[in-house]
Amino acid sequence: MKLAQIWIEHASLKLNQTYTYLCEDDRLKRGMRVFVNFNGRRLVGFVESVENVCEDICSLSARLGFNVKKIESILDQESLLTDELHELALWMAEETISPVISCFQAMLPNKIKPSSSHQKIKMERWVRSKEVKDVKLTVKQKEAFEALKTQHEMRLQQWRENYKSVSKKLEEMNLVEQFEKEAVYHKEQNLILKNDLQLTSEQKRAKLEIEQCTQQVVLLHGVTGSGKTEIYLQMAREVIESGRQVLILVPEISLTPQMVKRVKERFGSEVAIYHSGLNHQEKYEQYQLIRHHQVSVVVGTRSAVFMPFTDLGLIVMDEEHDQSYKQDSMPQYHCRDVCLKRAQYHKCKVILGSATPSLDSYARAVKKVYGLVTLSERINHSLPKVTCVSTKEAMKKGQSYMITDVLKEKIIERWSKKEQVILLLNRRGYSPVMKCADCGEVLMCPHCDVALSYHKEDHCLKCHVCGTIQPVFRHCPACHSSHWMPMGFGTQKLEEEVHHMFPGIKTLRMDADTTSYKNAHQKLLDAFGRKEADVLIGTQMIAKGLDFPDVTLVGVVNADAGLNHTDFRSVETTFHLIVQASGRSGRSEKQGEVILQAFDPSHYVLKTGAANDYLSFFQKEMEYRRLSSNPPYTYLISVVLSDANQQHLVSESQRFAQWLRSSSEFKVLGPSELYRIQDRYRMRVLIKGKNLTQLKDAVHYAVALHRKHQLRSGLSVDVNPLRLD
DNA sequence: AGCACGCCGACT
DNA sequence: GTCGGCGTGCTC
Repeated sequence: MKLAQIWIEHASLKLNQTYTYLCEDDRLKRGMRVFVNFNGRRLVGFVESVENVCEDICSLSARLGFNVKKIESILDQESLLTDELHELALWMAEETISPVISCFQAMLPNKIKPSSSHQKIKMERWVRSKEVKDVKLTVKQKEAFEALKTQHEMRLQQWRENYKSVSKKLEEMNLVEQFEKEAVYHKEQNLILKNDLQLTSEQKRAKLEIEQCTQQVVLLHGVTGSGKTEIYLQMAREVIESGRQVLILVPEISLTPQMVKRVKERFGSEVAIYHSGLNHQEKYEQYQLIRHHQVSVVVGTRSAVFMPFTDLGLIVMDEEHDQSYKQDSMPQYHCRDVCLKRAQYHKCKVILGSATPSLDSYARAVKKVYGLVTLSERINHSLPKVTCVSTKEAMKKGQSYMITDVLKEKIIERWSKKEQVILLLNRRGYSPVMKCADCGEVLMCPHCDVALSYHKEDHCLKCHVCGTIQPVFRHCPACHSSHWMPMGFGTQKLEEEVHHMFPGIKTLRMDADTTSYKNAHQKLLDAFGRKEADVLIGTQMIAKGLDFPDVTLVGVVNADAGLNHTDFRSVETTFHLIVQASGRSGRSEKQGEVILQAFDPSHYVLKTGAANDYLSFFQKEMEYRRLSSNPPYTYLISVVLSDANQQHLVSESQRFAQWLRSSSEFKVLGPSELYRIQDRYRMRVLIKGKNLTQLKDAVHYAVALHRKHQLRSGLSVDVNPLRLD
């Protein structure tokens, strides 16, 4: 008999422990999924450990003090994870203060994750020849049999088709046997491989510096277009040739198709692509390819960091500042932290690349925790010319509040030259609020404390938090006034304004509303690339890695819209957005231009952003962070409690905060009220301190008490939160 | 998390 | 009198 410790599929901090089950099957191993009966329900569990016992079920139950149940069945033939990955999951749960099972679920592709919602693995019928001694066969039969023998195995369908006349007969004669095998659908592409490019002297210097760097982690700070990718590729080549594996991480594959293309052109069938756009079957196949060493390079998004590498030689994290590297749901891990952990295990280098590094990373580089390598020259072209325009001044002069006269003239100029324009506005929908001009009534989501956005296209009101859709009223629901109108503007209204201002102009709009279907990103970008539109209007998703040679003007319509006082990182995010968006302009030999429209252009983020002056921005912003003792000078942990009952929530949040206040080594802020989401009230307790381990210990302790006292509120912990909203 | 058990209000 | 609301407790 085996006694096993099992993690239950329910991802809740309240059930974050192993449960003990018995198993009669000797094949049970750590890392397998099992079916167990848990509180009268059939659930999937994940095996943490197995030990031998010789007691019977009754004496065991008596000794342990609870009724031990038997495992119903085992789902897997072999352990799903390597020891490294299993330990990584436990480490991640501890680091992010999240349920262990949620870490296993995050690591494994959907097809094999420990959850009842996991999908079935697709199987196919195959045939192979049996060992036989001299049987008499006709010529045709012999031919078919020999063919199968030399190929070892064949798809049943193919076998029957190719040897229509004899295949059935041979099967009847018991010379071939059928078996099942996992279906493989991935299509081999015939690519023309390209050779490495000649590095410029600056690139060569940078590559050498990375190689000779004593630190394990190197921050590669290179302006857009300075050729970071070529350095990654050539370093990857050397690693592959030495027989080791390479992981290249990108923020979002659909937005950076160039990177995938270049890696594929360089390494061909050695490459696996792993990202959220793949369906479950495709993901599973890529996972298996890596697991069985059939590829040596993986290009992927955040979750690719969990691929089952056995001998990793290099990790590249491109655009390391990008916020999508942090998962915003249950294990709220940062991909960068997982990278560093895996790199330690595999003893390999990590390159963090960006034109606008995160303050956290750059601060570490300054402190020599990371190595720092800088590329300051653009390879083929000069940087675009950036102009700031004050929308406040423009509005005083009676200009359009969306597109100022300066931007308007530049668009006309580029349009007449048949060059392309990108307009960035970080707000989707038609307008963010419906408001009554008479009584001031604003229409709110019935389930969340946020205003509903007006979507003119679908003629409805949408909640951007929970997705609720409501019909539009003609009059103010409070005072029945007819001055009931949309206020502010989003991409839909901007597009309307562009058509109104420039009759006959062709536009494409790219935001969450136009990219919901599969491969929508690619289709929109391809259309723009074929010059089917003069102007591309979009949210921040168009600020990342796009590379269109004919784009010579980028307009950031509302550059300071993201600056709010509630989030200390909003200035940094705005800086990234401005510089990344500017980098889309003038990428070929044509001189590019950027117009930044802002309500207050005197803000330092606009000045340094316009000048593409990272260092000045870094110094200034770090000073503010120091004065407000915010990261990177301190660490933060955010604990959000939620409950449908507000009174309950308030009292439980206060108790929770009190448990944390036991130490004077760190500050406990709150509980403070957050806006309601999906009918649940939320409160946040924030802790801030210099020692992250201490903070984590305190939260672990308070979470344990929350559980012990059986508080009913939901708990969600975010260690090193990137956003506070 | 998800479910059974149990105690009080508004119905046939 | 019962149906069903959701507060409470438990899960190897």
